[in-house]
Amino acid sequence: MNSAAASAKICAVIRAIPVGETRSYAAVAREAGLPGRARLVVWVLKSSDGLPWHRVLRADGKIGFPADSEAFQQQQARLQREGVAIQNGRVKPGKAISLDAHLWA
DNA sequence: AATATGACATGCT
DNA sequence: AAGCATGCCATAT
Repeated sequence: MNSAAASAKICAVIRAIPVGETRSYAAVAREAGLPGRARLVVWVLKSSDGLPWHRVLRADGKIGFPADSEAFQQQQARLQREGVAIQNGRVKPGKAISLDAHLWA
């Protein structure tokens, strides 16, 4: 799988994340059919724009940016605005990546 | 071509 | 729970 197609897939998956939901980088990669390419997801988020990048968090529910970063606060604000409860830079435990958990249940 | 870097993940200590 | 080590993949130097 070349990176171009992978990027397109990942892009699509990210765009498909419903409002109020969050996904881990690995979950996105997996949904795109690219298991283990979490870092590629990161690359896509950085390079491509117009995506709901704020809905993508780390596997532990924490935001990927440093806590003092502006992007961090942006993301946090956006998520809260969309109905996602963030505490201390991370979504509430057990609610993180909800759809993913539901998917594997 | 080789090494370093990054919005990561997982396992072990 | 927190930190360290290893695996991963694409880019930049």
